[in-house]
Amino acid sequence: MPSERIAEEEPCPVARCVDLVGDRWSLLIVRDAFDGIGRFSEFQRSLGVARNILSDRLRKLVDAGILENRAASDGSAYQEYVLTAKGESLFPVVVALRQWGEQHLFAKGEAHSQLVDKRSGRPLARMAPQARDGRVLRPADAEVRKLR
Amino acid sequence: MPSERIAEEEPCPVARCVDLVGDRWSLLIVRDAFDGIGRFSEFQRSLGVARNILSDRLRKLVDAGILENRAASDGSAYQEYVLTAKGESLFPVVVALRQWGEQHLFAKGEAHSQLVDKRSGRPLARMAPQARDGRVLRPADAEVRKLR
DNA sequence: CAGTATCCCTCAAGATACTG
DNA sequence: CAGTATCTTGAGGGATACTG
Repeated sequence: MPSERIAEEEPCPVARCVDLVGDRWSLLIVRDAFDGIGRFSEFQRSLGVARNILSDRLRKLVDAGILENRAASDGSAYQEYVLTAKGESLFPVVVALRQWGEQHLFAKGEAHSQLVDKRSGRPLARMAPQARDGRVLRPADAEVRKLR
Repeated sequence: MPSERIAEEEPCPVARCVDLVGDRWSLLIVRDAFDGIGRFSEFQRSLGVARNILSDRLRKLVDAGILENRAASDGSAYQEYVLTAKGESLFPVVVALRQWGEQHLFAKGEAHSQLVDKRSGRPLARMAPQARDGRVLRPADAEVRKLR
């Protein structure tokens, strides 16, 4: 009854997401992939996850079209996992999670890494979902009755 | 090895989020709360989750300061769960997940509910995380090396 | 190095009965 | 109605040994 059936029948996009990447590791693998990590052992060392689990998650992420298996960019005869376009479009999700975590899950003054703009060098701490017209989206603005 | 220790020691905001709401139900409960759901049995019917699990998740979300237990707004002598400010600030996360799911987890033409602007009545399908200057944020723009 | 194959175990989740 | 208590199951995850 797990993932596959739910994911196919579930009419709520949020629920499908949770079903797909809502486990302890998948999203952290994606985060690491954004971070430039691509090799099996790099993920393993970074996350401290068991190899069989990592193997399984990587396969599922590849099956889902989020990661892709390519020949390594360095000469190293091995493969590496890179984000597909679909995977890269998870960026807003990771950023949103990250910002919420920064604001609400750390004590005042407690250290966490920074997300900075590559060009300007300025921190991107204030990003927020905005509507196309540039207006910042807040709960009260939306028809939350339709959020599911 | 579980939640509490990890959440306290984990230096990555994303990881702390995953640890806190990265299970099958918590985020869907939050989604339902945005949706106006507040009563125990409403959550239960909406999600189809077992009562003991729902009870546990609601308590954890309250403990985390995401939900709050109030006297019901109708006269009904019972309580209801409402999002705190901290909980409401999860809105961007839910929206980001929702949009990614809409775009990548549904077949062309497959139905899913709409998120519409309450004022204009227009769909808010194009929301995207933007930097403060209004520029839409894309992976290449950010120092992804610092995403973790 | 990059996995696969096994074994094991805990805990999340479900089902059901019960209570104020 | 809004939970709690209890029992059971199975999947998720960890450890370790093995392989091309």
